[in-house]
Amino acid sequence: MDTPDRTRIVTPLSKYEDSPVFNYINSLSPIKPVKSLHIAQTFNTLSFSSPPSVFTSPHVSSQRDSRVIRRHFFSGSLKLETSSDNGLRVSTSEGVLDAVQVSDCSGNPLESFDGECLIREDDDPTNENLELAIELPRTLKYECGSPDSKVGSSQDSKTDPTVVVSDTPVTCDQFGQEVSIERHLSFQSGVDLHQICQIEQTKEDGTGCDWEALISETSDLLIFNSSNNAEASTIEDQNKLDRESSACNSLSVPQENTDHMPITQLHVPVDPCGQHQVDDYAAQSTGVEETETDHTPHILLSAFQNKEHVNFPSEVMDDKVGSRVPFDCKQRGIRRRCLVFETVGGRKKKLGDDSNSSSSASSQCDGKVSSNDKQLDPIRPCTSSSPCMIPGIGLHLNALAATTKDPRVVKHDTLASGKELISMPTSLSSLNSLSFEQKALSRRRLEHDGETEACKRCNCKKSKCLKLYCECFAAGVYCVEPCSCQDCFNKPVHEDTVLATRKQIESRNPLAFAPKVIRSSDTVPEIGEETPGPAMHKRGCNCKKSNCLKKYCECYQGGVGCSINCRCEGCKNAYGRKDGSTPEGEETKASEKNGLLSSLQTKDLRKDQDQCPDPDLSLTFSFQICRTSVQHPFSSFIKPVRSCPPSQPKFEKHFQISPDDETPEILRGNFSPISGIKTASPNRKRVSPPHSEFTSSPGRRNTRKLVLQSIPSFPSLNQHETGDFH
DNA sequence: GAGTTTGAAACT
DNA sequence: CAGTTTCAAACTC
Repeated sequence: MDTPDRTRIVTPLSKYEDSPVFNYINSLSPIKPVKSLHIAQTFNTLSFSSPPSVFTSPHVSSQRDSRVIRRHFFSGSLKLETSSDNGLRVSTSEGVLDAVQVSDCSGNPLESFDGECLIREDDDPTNENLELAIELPRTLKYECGSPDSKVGSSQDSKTDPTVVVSDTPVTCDQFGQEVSIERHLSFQSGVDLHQICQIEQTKEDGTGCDWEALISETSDLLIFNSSNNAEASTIEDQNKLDRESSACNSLSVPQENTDHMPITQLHVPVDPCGQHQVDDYAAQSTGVEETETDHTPHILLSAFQNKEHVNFPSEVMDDKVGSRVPFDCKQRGIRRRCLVFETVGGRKKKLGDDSNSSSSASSQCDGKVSSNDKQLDPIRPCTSSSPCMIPGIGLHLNALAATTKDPRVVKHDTLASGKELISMPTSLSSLNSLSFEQKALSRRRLEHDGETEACKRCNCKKSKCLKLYCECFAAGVYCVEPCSCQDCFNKPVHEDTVLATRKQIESRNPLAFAPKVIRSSDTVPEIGEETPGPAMHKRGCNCKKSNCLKKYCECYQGGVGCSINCRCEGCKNAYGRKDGSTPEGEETKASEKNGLLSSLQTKDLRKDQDQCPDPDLSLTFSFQICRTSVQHPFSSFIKPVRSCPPSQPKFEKHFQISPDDETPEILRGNFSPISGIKTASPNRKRVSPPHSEFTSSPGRRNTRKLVLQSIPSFPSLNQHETGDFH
């Protein structure tokens, strides 16, 4: 996609240079023209680079690259680990693609390009080339689909060989993870590949290092890389990198410094290119653009090191201790991971505590913590980010949907990354695709969702995990080990089936995979908090016997009060009755039904106004939303211990808000900003609202959406965000 | 862990 | 759209 543009640009340029006018100008100018700046990186096209735009942020592009890398990496890791399912999931919130690749990608795609063997492990002789060819298009699709990609230029990938280099150092050949990384590099450019090869050689030559530690770390780092493009971009744009690093250090580092420092040091020495290595880390962890890293290696280095420390510790702890995981920095990383995919999905599925989710979640939810395997598992928020998404995709689902997945944001992710996990590139609806891919990839935003999703697993026996009965499928994530399903088709191996089924379901209900709980503000209750902010179940519940006091009730399960949309009987929803806390509310329900939309709108407005008297509701909403997305991650950041609270909204996997047929007007039209903002991969990655669907409504204001999107999704200080917003 | 309850999803 | 069936999670024992 970008490629064509590029060629166009270049060509005209040459023409102009040759033109008499140009020559004349040159003669007049003391400055001598330099030709062919664009020269060589043939792979750039592959790398998705787009003509550099004034506004493009290098970060974004880098992220894209990272995404690609991740996929490969995952695939490689998966092969090694043999738990293809888990690995796939982990890798892709964005997408099924990843999963597929995993199964297929044992080979060396790089070879096809360069003729050089970047990949050491040749165990898989299978059609690597073919896969590679397939993958490229897919990746392109994802990128196109992901909002993130739009935001940033893809050029970075080309420009930064350094990034590539940096990645390689981190990886360890022994486990095959390296291979995947290298693959990523290969995509970037031939030059990069060469560098990589050199690096690998140096590695081989030398250095003994704690490979196990490195490997485990690497997996996380890679995952980390998968972070959302959007987040990364935002971070860089705001120069939050430093902040993050500092925050991470302050929070988690102290505890684990001693342990981790050595590890980090190991990496540095091993890598022939110290700087690059650092850059890579930074890029991976933060999604910082390559260009940035190049220019500011020192800064990034410091910041990055800090991050590394954080990450490593957590993982180390996981491996050694088992369950203990520092959530903060790691969580972030997880989150990003989801986001990246999302745009994955993949999400997958949710990240906030992603960090924890991957490690801690697995430990807590699954009860088992296998260090390496689990880490790779991230696709799912739980195991990593489960339905953290993804979803987005990462979500295969995400990919399809296509929303989020994001790329695997999810889709996971789903999501297409950005996907979500799911690398599923194509989503049925743009919305879905984004959410899923990102989600999948992302999807798994986890601030809120992350936790629950992280715990997600199914026990399907007859649905083959291809119906919404299946929580995993519904969440846009592949089933993983913890699942007890039978005849499960919700696996990367059956990507086609999953996607087809998803499409079918979406054809019936385009929002079938959208979050069921819509939140209009950031008042989402913290864990343990009983009163969630303005939020409602998209469709409402239909409880008859549970009084909406049990998790049978989707409203209750989602941590929201029942609304007018509910048809429940004897509602005693602890989060607030639909009528507004008056038992008689039900009576009004019928009457209100006719004016449901107006009522809802009024209701929401009231709520929001209470919180934010701002006359410009839409604006207020957006702001709140932004805060929500940001704050929660941050809060989770602060909270060391994560659990899978029942109160956690089970549904906010991919998007917080997804306008739906059933969705009240509030969420639509005038409130478009909210939807736009809230639309996010399960991982919390901000996903650009499904334009196709959202834009369809006349009342929508795209402008505001854009503004909101510009707000950094990455957790940051409220003040800071506020300032940005205003 | 098996069985029951429950309500969403799917089907008609 | 309403009624019924299917399904799997939630719950109970």
